[in-house]
Amino acid sequence: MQLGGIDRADDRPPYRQIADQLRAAIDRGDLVAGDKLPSEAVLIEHYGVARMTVRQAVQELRNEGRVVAEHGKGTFVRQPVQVRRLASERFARRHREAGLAAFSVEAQKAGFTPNVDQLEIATGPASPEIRDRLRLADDEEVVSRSRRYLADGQPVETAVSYLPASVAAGSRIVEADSGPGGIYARLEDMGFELDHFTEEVSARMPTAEERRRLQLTDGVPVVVLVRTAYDTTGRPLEVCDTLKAAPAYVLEYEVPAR
Amino acid sequence: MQLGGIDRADDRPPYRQIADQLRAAIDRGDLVAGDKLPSEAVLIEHYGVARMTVRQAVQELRNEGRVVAEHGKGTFVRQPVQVRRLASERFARRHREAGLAAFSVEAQKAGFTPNVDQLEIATGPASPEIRDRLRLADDEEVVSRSRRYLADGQPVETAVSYLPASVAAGSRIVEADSGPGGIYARLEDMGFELDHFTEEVSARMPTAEERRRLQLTDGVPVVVLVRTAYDTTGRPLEVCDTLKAAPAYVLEYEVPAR
DNA sequence: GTCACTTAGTCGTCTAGAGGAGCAATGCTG
DNA sequence: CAGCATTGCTCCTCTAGACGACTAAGTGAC
Repeated sequence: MQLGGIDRADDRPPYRQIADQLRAAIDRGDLVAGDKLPSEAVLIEHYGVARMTVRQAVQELRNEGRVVAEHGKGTFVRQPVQVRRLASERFARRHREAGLAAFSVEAQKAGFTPNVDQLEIATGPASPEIRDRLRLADDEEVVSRSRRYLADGQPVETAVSYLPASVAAGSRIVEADSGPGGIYARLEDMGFELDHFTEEVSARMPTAEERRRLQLTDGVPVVVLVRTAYDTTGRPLEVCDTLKAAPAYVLEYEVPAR
Repeated sequence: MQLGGIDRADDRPPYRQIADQLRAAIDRGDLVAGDKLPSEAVLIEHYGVARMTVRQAVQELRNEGRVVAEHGKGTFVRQPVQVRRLASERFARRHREAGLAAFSVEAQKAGFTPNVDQLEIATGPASPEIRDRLRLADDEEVVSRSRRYLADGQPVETAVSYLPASVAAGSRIVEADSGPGGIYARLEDMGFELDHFTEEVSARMPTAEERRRLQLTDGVPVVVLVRTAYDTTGRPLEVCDTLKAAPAYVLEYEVPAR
């Protein structure tokens, strides 16, 4: 495993540099689920810092839920969150009523002044994770489209969508700046037959960057919504990851006929 | 504000005793949102411990999201999470398809062996919070019903329902041990006309007790589902708080007709 | 072979300091 | 009176140790 050193010129404190390097090692795949982190003694030796500094770095990763320490044994990379995936009794399968209303409509209903900013669109090679989720060939590129939703100027949600370049190509999807409803309408206009969606709801601690974008303070988790849209052949057309500030949303629904 | 001391006979380490006392002060209302915690220097003096011990205690509360430290100013009790409540574009309003399927049905579909344990039912005076949510008179009692759901022996969800004693009285609700579907069917049998539900989804860090019941490790948030059932006159008949381990649930739904 | 003991390695908790940086109020200077 | 410097309080970061408790592996006695 590759770990760098402490850069005294860096404005980040040493404990954060160490945490970032360990986190990067996990993200790179140098350390995978179940692997043991270097022990405190090894990290002290490697970085030339005191024990508390190393412990503070590891504590960061523990707070983020990425590693778990076991007394007398070591500190281990945790299984990714998808370990238990269980359909809930209350959300198993449902219809949409009237298509996908835009964020702005719902926000106005709730009495907020809605806004969207930080619209970014990029085309490039897919990360292994996205390639897997979209079932892409190794060399196929993806178009990513990220945006941030605000209510009364306060950021409440960020979302990023990925589409295979072959699906997005030639469309006006890159110009879309209204919620996901816009994308799906355009896909259908282009002849793609949307069949069903899957959504996975979970929660986790945000990264520093995510905390910044949603203007969250420390210690607050985010609700994560992972949506995939499939066509009638079962091919994924789009994946969309949404992060919501902790009080995420309110549902209201009728009692079903018996 | 009342703070005790360190009990060396206590098996909890000092930093945890301090954290518990600070947490209790917040829960009691001795410290409310916006209040400043005693400074590190004051806590060191009061408890007679070293600086790192006090910091470790406060760090616990920060990790739980209960307080926030501001450099140069102090550490402050945070606002409760319900600050922003915003309807989402994707969950605004929906129907149920076929009533409320029991946890066990969905769990079996997902390939798990379901189980329910720790069924507890109690009647007593309502907390101010529950009184407010059920719109009860000051002296009206509530029936609470808590249970824990397991999949393959692993706890995945806890839930606690509250009903006004007048609604629960004389019913067999206290015997109900099958998911909420059972309760709602019984309420309708008794002549109550359910009209609609609201659900609020959020996430937060669990308390130590919640972590124990769901067998979670540190650093993992829980998804919180707060549901209220209303009758046709708009009166709340039941509130139900559900905690789910972080990978909470998976949805699947058809594309709506256009 | 089994059991008990020892030992090395690990993380948990704590002490007693140090200097630094952000913040707010005070008091001084022009 | 306005602006600036000082001061005190706060939390942030780090050092260099200490002892304890837990785990797993090796060792020896029976």
